[in-house]
Amino acid sequence: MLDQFFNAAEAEQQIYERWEDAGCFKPSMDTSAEAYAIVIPPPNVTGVLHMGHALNNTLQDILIRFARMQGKNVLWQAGTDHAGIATQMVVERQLAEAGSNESRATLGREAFVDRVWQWKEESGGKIVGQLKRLGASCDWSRLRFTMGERGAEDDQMQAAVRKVFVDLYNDGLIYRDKRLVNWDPHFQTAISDLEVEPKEVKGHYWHLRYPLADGVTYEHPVFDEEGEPAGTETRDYIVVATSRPETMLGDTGVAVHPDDERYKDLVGKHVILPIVNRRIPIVGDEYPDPEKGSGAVKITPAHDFNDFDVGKRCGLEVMNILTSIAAIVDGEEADTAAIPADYRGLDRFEARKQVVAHFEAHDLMQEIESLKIEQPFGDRSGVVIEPWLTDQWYVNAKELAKEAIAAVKDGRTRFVPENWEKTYYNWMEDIQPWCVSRQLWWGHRIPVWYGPEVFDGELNQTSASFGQVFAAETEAAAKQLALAYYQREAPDWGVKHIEVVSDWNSALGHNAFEADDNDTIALFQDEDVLDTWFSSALWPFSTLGWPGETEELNTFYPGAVLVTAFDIIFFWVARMMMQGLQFMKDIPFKDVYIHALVLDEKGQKMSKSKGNVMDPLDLIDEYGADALRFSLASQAAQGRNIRLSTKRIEGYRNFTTKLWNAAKFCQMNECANWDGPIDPSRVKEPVNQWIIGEVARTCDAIAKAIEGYRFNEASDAIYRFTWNVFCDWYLELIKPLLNGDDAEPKAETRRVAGWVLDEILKLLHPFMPFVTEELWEKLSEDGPSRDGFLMMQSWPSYDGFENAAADAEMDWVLEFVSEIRGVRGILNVPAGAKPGLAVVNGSTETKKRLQRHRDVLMRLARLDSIYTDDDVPAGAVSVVLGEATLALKVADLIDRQAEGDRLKKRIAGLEKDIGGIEKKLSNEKFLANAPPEIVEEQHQRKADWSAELIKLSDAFAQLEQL
RNA sequence: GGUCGAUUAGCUCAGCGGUAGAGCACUACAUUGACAUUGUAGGGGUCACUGGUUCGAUCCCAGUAUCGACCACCA
Repeated sequence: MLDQFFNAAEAEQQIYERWEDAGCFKPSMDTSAEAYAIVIPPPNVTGVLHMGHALNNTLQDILIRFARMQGKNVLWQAGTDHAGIATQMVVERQLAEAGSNESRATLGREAFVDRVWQWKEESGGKIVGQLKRLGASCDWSRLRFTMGERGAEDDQMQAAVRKVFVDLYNDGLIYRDKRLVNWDPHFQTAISDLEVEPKEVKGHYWHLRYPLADGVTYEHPVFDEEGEPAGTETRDYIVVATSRPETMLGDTGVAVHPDDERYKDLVGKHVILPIVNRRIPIVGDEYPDPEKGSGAVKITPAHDFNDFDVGKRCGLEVMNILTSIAAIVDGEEADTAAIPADYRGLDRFEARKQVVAHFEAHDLMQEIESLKIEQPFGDRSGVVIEPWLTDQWYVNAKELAKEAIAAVKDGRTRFVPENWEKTYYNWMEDIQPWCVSRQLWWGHRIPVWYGPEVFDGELNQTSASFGQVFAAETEAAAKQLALAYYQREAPDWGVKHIEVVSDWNSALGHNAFEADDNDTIALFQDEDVLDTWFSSALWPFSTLGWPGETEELNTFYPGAVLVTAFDIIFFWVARMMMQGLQFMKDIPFKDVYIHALVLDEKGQKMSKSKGNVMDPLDLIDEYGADALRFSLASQAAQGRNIRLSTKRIEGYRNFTTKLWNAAKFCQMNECANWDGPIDPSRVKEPVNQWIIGEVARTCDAIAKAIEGYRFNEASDAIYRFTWNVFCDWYLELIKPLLNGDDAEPKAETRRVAGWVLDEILKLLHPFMPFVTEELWEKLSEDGPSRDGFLMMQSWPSYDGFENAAADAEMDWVLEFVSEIRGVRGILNVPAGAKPGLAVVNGSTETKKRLQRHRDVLMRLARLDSIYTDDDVPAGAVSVVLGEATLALKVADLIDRQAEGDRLKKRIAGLEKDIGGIEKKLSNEKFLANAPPEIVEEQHQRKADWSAELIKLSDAFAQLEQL
């Protein structure tokens, strides 16, 4: 016998292990079956499961389990992501916290990367274990990692990344460029636009006076207190505003709009830049907006994206004044910029204070404005990002985007919900070059080796130029390329060997070529690694064995659907589209289902700093994985975020208990279906015929909803059927049959009830895999053993299982009971009281139904007797059911006042409704334009309501006479 | 500034061109009955506002207001 409750904590782990041991998660590789594949959005390998993962993987698991039960050849490709910056950050922090003297710098690259691998191995299994606790039925035997395997020669995942890079390079779609990047001074790496988070912070605009050179002055308009023009004043300076005053050290010009009357004549003149005392030009450019600020803009081409463009147009110098940690430069660059000694090496914020102080001290500060300003922050480091001029590798995203846009436009890939397509287009159509190099150590090293450049057969030794690029998938291939190159381009050198050295400095020494006997050229590999998303972009095919040609690749590419949240449409989805189309010549997935974000109860994003994080594992411990999953699925309506509350999860935990107890009831009553499929045409009892049809309808609704990614509708359908139809009605309705002595209906009912329970387990399984599997197994203990796991059962299909006559009859029974219960409630008839009931004016059909369901009606409506009569007995309470009046004989039990109120209220309601319909039916336009079935419906409704009105009015009149 | 979304019961949210729904909360009643992690019943809504289309609008369209998200910009 089943226990009182489902013990999730005990059962879940065991069940999961049995599934996995039995190989249930592996694809059938049945070639006759339709292939269905989903690649998991790989979580950070060292991360922990959060609510977003829980939702994301619950939805995928529902799709996967559903497809598996449908007999498809199903692969849920599992894997984890190396998460470059995030993981490197964690390990660096660990080193710092360990308190030893070790740091990234002291360890050096190799040892540090080793540490990260070590950390990956220690913690990398954790998230996988957590996904298992959620019930995710991924094929773990195919687990992949974006970085491949540690130290493995010829690792396929790494080979995929290198091949993509090299192929794109050879096609001119990857190139090296010197331009401003978003520089993260904390990690000392470039980051992509997407990794920059603009945040509003308190700041200032400092309005600075730059003195005009050569004694120039101009007339600047002034305004009085009311803002009215009040003539002009003569100025020997020009005012510019900035939120980053320290950048003035790198100013190489001041721009004004060429049509700006105030400054027109100043174009071509110069200012003397304070502090550094450099003479810089005033230029005319369209960029400054005369309406904003003073209308004059300081131009710092090396440290501002807009200024960079202005500088380019106006031929201004680009003068770098910041180091990689965003301190003011020292040495050669500082000399060039004429930076005074007391600024050199200063942190940017210290320098800011000092600059401000200088301006104030020298009467050069026009105004300090305090306001909120938007500043760019690194999403991982949390420090202010500086635009910085560096050499980086870029992917020509614009070119790759063309096909990726086309694939969505022509419907090869479809977004669900559709409106995300627009977001995708908006971004794709204005896509910027993708900076893919990162100055990190943890990641795929860029497969590029540099050698000395050759000009006219001569080695270019000026500034030690190593501009010759050899992009190759292996070091050996790079060497080959280089050898061929130098022998071809510089035959005089007599190069015979290529050597790879660790860095630029060693290469410089090797390639000195001072002695004629040097026949070796040294190359060194690019120090940088690739953006994590570069490898993630290949995920749909790299995980399946590409660049090899594998059976899995042939079978499972493209995938059926990608399930993800909108926040990585740009990071990931768009890039998978681009790379998939480029390298597989086909879309990576047919559908992209974009689900909601999971927020806390108040609609806030969960974050550690807010302290409102809900840990899915805690919730699983408390309520069971099934309850959490169901809660997430039931709220996964398209286009809205999920506010998660424990109340709701608790409710679905109760649902598992309800199901469990229903199963226990079936077990106690020997309700089981050991005889396989049921033949509805041989089922005789209306209640059984009806419930079979309800199962069929529910199954259909669930399947349609899942196929349309309407998870909330699907979970709703199975919930309602299980609780409100099966438990609340069916089990109550069959109790008399089960307790009765009539052998044949009893046997039929036992079998049908058992069958329905089995079907519920199947239909519910994708949502609540654990409790359903547990029940499937526990219930099997009483009978012949069943054919394997529930999760491997076929998704049911019911054709011709519905029975309209049974439905009509049972609807009548349900309404009968509901009406009587309702009137009892309103009139406060004590639950223990069992009045008699007269059925007046019942048709033959009604009388038959009364006969068949007498026991059930008396039981559920709590009646003492049911009989037919010609008139409503005096003092009885009338309820209208179809053509009949149900007269509850409760005269001495009820509150007459309450009954009068009830009737009045109902009568008034009916009169109002009938009035509305009459108005409609007298409207000729309605009759002319509305579809006939609607008109007919209105007529029918009017007739029904009018009949009821008459009966209730009679009843009211009678009550008054008493 | 651009784009997208939201506004429905006390709360959280579904839904829909033809009688307004769920869960939770609330109220009353029930207790050794599969289940109190329960059952039965009930109260509660001008579907943000203003126009338009329509025989009919909570639903479609336009506008307004409020809230939110994303993108861009910010001297």
